[in-house]
Amino acid sequence: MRLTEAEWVIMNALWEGHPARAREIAGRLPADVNWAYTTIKTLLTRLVEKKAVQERKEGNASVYEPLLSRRNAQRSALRALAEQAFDGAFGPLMHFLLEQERLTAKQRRELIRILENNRKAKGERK
Amino acid sequence: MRLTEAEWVIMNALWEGHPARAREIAGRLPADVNWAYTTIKTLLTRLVEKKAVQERKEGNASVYEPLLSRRNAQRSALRALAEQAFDGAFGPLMHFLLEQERLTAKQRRELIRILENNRKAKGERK
DNA sequence: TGACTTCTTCTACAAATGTAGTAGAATTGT
DNA sequence: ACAATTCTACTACATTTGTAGAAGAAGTCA
Repeated sequence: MRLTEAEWVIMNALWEGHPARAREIAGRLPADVNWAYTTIKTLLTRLVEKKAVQERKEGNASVYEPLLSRRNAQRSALRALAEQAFDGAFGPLMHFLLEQERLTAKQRRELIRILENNRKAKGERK
Repeated sequence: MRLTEAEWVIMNALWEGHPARAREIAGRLPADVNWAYTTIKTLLTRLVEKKAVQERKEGNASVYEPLLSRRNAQRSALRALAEQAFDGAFGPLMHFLLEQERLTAKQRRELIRILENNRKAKGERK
């Protein structure tokens, strides 16, 4: 599932809490996003069309619920990026991230911990 | 610098070897990309307009050279993704990657090594 | 029950993107 | 020198994306 930039903004707000109606979503958008209410509605309609969101009527108004989970959206986005910019593999992507990005000592320890756990989970011995 | 999907395809081919002329780039595109020669030219022109590529004349023909490095393009793409899908931080992104993606033991060791080095580079003591 | 307020559904429209065709200039092979 | 090939510069056009306005249906409050 492929989301556009504007759609990500809406989805992020929706994932924050749902079901939610357009008005609530509007209230959760980042401060620098000043969209007309109808813009939000348009985006929601498009998301419903592409089955990323489910719409349900409650009286006259619509209530929205994500069908696409954040994790899945993130996964797709990462796959697409790896595909397009890192020879289709996650290895180089992670490699790049770990080398390039400045991490705090704490973050680094945390990542190492994850890697170690990950290793144990796979039943690999020390 | 923001590249579109089609532009990434062109840039990937250009980064592979340059300077290069349109015809060479055409020859390096992934097998599943069957663009008309003029499509490639159009894309190259757009890339020149947005200063991601430099064009130089050699006789009648054009020779292209990247102005935007692959690393920088990758970095921008990752930043944009982190921004849009991971609360603007790399931490969660890496976390997600490390947790989600299946790595081979070798890859894991390699990543741990990078993390450790990284730590040393920062002059952090054990 | 009328005046607001709030929603919904449609329609609109410019800019960005993907993808190419045309026509004419330059190069090349014979 | 001419035909065939190859390039370039323009133009074109359908889709997708970002962003919203208009008009009418519903709900709400005095």
